[in-house]
Amino acid sequence: MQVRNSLARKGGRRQSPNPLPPSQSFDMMGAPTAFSRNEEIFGEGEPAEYLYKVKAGGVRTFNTLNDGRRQIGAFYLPGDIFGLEARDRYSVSAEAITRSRILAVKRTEIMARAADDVATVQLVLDLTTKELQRTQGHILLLLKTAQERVVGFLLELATHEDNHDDFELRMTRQDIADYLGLTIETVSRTLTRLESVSAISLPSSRHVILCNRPALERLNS
Amino acid sequence: MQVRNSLARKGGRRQSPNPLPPSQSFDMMGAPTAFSRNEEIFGEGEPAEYLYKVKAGGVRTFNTLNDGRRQIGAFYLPGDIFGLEARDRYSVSAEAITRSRILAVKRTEIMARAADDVATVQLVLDLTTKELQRTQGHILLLLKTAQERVVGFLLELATHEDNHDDFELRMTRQDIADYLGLTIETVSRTLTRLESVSAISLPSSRHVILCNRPALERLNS
DNA sequence: CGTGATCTTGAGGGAATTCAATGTCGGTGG
DNA sequence: CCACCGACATTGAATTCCCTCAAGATCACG
Repeated sequence: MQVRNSLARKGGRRQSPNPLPPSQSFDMMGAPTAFSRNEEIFGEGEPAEYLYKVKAGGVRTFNTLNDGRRQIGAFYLPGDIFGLEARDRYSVSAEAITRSRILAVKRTEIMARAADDVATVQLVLDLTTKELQRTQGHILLLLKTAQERVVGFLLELATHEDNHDDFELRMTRQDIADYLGLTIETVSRTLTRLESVSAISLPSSRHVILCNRPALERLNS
Repeated sequence: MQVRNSLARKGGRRQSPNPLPPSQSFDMMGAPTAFSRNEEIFGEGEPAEYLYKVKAGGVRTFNTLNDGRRQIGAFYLPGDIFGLEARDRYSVSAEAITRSRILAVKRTEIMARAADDVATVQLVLDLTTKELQRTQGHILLLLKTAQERVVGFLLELATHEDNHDDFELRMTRQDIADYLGLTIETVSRTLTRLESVSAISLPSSRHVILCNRPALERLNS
């Protein structure tokens, strides 16, 4: 069990002195907070006080099942927003996967503004809808074979990277395994096999090069 | 391949002569349309013109993977709303699992109203959030063993039934298998095993009685 | 250079699938 | 009425894919 150390407990965000104008993006509110690798941002079951935006680094959200297994629900990379909740408590935990800078916005502020500002609700709705799409895609991923899951994961990652075919994995094999519902051994073996058929190249364990897109697309179900 | 026969093609809903007052529920708009067993309500990729509410019967939404496998995303029972979409096209197909009566509401109407009515956006946001919760639960279900999935499914169904421990399955073994990411054989075997340990009773293949809740809860991970 | 964390590789086992056959049920027409 | 039919469900045997357990290999870091 790791020390719980949420942003709230770290002192939280300063509230803006004046309410912000409607339909403004979250970007300019407050300064990002720094989180170190594996540091907890919030824990499952805690009051959902903030909405977060990744400015740098990366975040994983996950559930811990009662048999100890961990299911990662999503990875959030720079630009992504996380912490959306239906209820007043977080249904997942969130941790930084690398040293990260993360912006927090008080949920009460947003919700208060949403109460009479259509644009704000629309914004939240938009975020929720995107999250829903992501989740549905995740379900489809979990039905496939190990190889298809890994390939699908790599292709999904690639769309978030600047250089679409050559990038560093920000997460461990364990993270990937917990996201895909596999074991680290299976993830490792699958990557090795993908390299052996020249679909990808692994200069180092975290450095992936997709060298044969068509082959990957073909393997992706 | 089955004949495509969406509601739109069946003539669609009459538009209300006057826009409805804000924050009104969807219930009173128009009359429900009847669908027969296995009839398509809309198809993946079609323009998302309507939002639907089940008045009677049941609906499945699903994706067809390119290798022919089918993943059922959700079952909707009376009172449930489906057809929520991020984009302007449906990302899933929907079919009636039994003879059903289904209410349709034009999406453009809702969205137009949402443009300046907070309550309407809030309502859509609420529905989307619920859907997101459901989807997240579905992911957790897919990580478990076959037995845990089946038990989880039964317990989930039970919460939607009037008589919580004695109900008819509205869907086939194939539907259940496609929802749980299993085969029909595994579903069948698992149900048989659950009966053999007296956790459930199966007077007929569609009639389930949960006779030992504590045992089921224990088996549910 | 040593240490721990992470990753890879191998061997064996188990859970779910695949393939195949049989059983059950509801409807339909003789 | 009942025999037949097709759809749906169950059961068994063999196989496959992934997991578990175990041993090394590699890497980062003090």
